[in-house]
Amino acid sequence: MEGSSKSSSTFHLSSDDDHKKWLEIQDSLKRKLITEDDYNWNLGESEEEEESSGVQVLKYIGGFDISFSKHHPSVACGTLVVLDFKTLDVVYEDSSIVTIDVPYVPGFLAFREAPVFLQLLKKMQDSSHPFYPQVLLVFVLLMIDGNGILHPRGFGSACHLGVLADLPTIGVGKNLHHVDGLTSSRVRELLEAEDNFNVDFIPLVGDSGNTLGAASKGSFKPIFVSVGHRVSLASAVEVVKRTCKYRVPEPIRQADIISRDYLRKHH
DNA sequence: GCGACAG
DNA sequence: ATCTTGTCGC
Repeated sequence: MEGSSKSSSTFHLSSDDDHKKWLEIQDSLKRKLITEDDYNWNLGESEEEEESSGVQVLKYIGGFDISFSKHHPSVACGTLVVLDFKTLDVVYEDSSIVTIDVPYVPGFLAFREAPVFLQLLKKMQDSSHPFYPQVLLVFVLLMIDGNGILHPRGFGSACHLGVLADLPTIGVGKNLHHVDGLTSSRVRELLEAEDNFNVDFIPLVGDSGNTLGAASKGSFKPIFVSVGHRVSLASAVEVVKRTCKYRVPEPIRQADIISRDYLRKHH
C-alpha cells in the first residue's frame, strides 16, 4: 500500500508531486537559458585586443563547490572563490556551514546547491570590502562543480545556478552523467579516435546529433565541460584549459579544497 | 524487468 | 558527496 511508486530506485523524492514541481521549475528556468557568449569580453589573448572598443578582458574567475560532513550527511559547507585569471591566485574566498535536507537526486543537483550558492553570492555583492566593487566590474565567469547542458533535460546545475544568478557559468563534471547515448564506453571510443590525437578536448556529440559538451583527453580520467549560461562551448573549453594546473580546473579545485578544510575545522 | 544515475 | 595509507616517482 505505502510507497508503491518507483521504489526500485536508490534515489527518490519524498513524493511524485515534488518530482513534478522540480521538473516544472527546471522547465521554467530553462526558458531563460542562453548558450552562447553574450558578454562583451575576451580572454586577453593578444595585447592589442585589450582595452579596445570597450571590450572587457577577463580578469577574475569564480568557482563554487560544496563538501559534506562524514557523519552528518545534512551538514555541508559551501565555498565561493574568486581567482585572478592570469595568475590563478585565490583573491577572494568565503565559506558557509549550512544544513541541506534536500535529497540528492540525479538530474536535480541544483536544488541542493542553489540556496548556499545564492547566499554566498549575495554576501559577496553586499559586502563593503574594498575589493568587491572591483569584482563586480570585472568578475564575469563562474565555474560550477556539475554539468551544464550535459544533462537529461539539457539543464544541469551550472545552467540552473547561472540563470538564478544571471551570471555566465561553465559546468565542470568529474564524472560522466550518461545522457543521449553518451556512455563511458562511447566516450572512451571518442577519446581514442585517431583523428583526435592532437586535440586536448573532444566534443561530446550525443545520439541526437547535438554537441552537449567536451571531454578532456589529457589524464587517465577525463573531465566533462559543458555550457552553463551565457557562454559558448568554445569559450568554456578555452577558459577551462587556461585554468587547469591539474586535472580539475583551479576555481573548482580550490573551492573543493577550501570547503573541505573549512568543514573539518568548524565541525 | 534491469541497469544507470553529475554531487 | 564520503569511506581511505602507503607508495611510487620527479
